[in-house]
Amino acid sequence: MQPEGRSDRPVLGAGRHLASQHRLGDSRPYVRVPGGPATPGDAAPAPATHAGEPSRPGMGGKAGLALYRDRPQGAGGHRRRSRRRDRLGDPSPMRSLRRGGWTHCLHLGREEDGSLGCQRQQGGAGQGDGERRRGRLAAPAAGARRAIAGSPSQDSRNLAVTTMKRQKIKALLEAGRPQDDVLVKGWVRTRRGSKKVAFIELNDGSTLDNLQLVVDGEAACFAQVEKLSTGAAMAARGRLVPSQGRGQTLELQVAEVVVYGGADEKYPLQKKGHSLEFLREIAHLRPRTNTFGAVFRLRHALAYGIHKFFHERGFYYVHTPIITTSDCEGAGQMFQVTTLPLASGAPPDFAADFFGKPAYLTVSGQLEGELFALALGEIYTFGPTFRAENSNTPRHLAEFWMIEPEMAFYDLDDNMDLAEDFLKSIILHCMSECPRDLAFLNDRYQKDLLDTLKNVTESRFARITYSEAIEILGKSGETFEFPTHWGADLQTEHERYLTEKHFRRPVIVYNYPKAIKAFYMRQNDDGRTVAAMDVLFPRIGEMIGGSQREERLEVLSSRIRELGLPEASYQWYLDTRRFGTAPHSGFGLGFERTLQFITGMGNIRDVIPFPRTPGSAEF
RNA sequence: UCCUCGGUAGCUCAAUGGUAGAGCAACCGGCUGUUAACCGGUUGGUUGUAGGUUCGAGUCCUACCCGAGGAGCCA
Repeated sequence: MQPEGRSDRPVLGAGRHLASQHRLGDSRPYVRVPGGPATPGDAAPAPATHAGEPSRPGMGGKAGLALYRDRPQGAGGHRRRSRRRDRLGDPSPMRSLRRGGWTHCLHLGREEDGSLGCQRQQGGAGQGDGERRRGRLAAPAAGARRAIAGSPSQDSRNLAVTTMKRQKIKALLEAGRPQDDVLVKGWVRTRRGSKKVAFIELNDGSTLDNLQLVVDGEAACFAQVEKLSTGAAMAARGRLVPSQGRGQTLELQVAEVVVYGGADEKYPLQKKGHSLEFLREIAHLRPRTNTFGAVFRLRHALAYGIHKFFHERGFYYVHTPIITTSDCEGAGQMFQVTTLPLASGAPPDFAADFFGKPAYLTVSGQLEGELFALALGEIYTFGPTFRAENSNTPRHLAEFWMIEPEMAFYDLDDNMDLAEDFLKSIILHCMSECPRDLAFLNDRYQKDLLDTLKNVTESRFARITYSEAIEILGKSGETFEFPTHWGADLQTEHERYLTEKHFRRPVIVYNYPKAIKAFYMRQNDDGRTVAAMDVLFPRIGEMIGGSQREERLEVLSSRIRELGLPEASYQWYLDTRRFGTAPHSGFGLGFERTLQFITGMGNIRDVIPFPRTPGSAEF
């Protein structure tokens, strides 16, 4: 990344993407922000970064004290917090650290040479001899030794390690019983020890917990182990036995070792805490930390729980388009997709563009979802969504994932019932699938996380009309920055008062003024409200927004005209109201925001693998 | 986009306008069924960038870049 290349770029990162593609003669569609044309001068080459050579731009402390107040990371933070806790008489942080075994990183920094990969047999522990044949024990030829580090084929010629079935650490620890001959593969979190014995914490990603490997100083593979450092990938074979030490129930007495790839002193993850801001800069390596391992296992559990919920209720998963030519989605500023040349200076001729008209990345699959709901009955979408808004907050991404169920013959009450069942179900799914990860996040980031999740799943969500909400807020005695009055949208501070102070649980607000809601929402008989509903969560704010849809052709058409929307663009949508229209409802759920709530992570950029935000689309 | 705070060693942070330091990491050595292992030693800096004020700038001023928090937009 060339620093000077960053100075003149457009507000959003799309321009760089464009220009670099252009330079490569790539004719694939690219994306830009309407009204923000990029020029080739905006180009900056993609960072020459890969797993082996992490770039570390812009080093320097980024942490604010506020971060540490809630989520300690980093040695300094731990010390400060510990001191503070000592004053408060709470010694728990250090205890939880030890219990959690939270080795984010850990370093080991040795030059890797041929000897590191030299396959030797251990003779100390005595197990596995019967399986070892003399030929397989032979030392590799000198040439093979030099290439050993990246040469699994070498291993396959010499070790039983690669012929056995590998077992996952999660399965071994959950089984909880000793086994004679076990093969595990993973990454070294930390190594410690002496000349007499070495200990390795091995993590294979299957679970938060590490497996402790024990290598006796007399073992033949001890020399290999001595050179292992944090971050190295390895296989270990041996006997799983009850641990002699405290801190774990089982450990692996290692007989054989294969080192797949070392990690030298440049490996950025150290044996100390790192700030979330720093880890964001090395997003290609952060999944190797406890925190991000937990977050992304939970991300999977949440996605699976969502599919499971809908599948079990007979909903069909519909893949709505990512590229759209309807500029009528109305949910926000869109990224434009085009193959037109950028730097011509002439007004764009969209008739000559790839799709023959302006095209964009979708901001919502709802309208298309409605088409399928009015055919298959109950459907949902689950896919990426793009908003080209210059939002710089811990709750916004330019690329995020959204779930949008749409149901024929559901009224607003049905819709609210489904939303509540849905949220409780997917949270419960995560709690049952990832108890270890949630316990870790609870200890480390948000002490009341598990209580909060439990509270949500066990409480009945409050349901109030918008008018009632305004009344409650007016009587609250609170002084809000934005005074409330009927007709104004609820501000963040209002939502938080309702969920965190007044009700202390999730709140569904429904029947909003029609002026502040979208055109497709069903008008109520009072003439001034629509059948909209928002599910508000403590801390997060709006988790779900939905409505019963306007199914009456005349009402919908006149609303479109009233708002000055391009009626011609909606003909395919209006056809559903012309032919066999039916009452139907749906809602949208931000996947990352849900995950934020479940993990307790304060910043949405830490619950998506590679966050895209204004000015930032690395990796 | 607006407001506020910040950017000093690999990381986390110190440093009245006057010789840039510490802890951790790394490296060398020692010791230990260890577990954020421990003990001793060593190395490590264009103080975000560019200007300016000053005898002298990490510190003061201006612009820009980057990060965080709050707001708006929203999911």
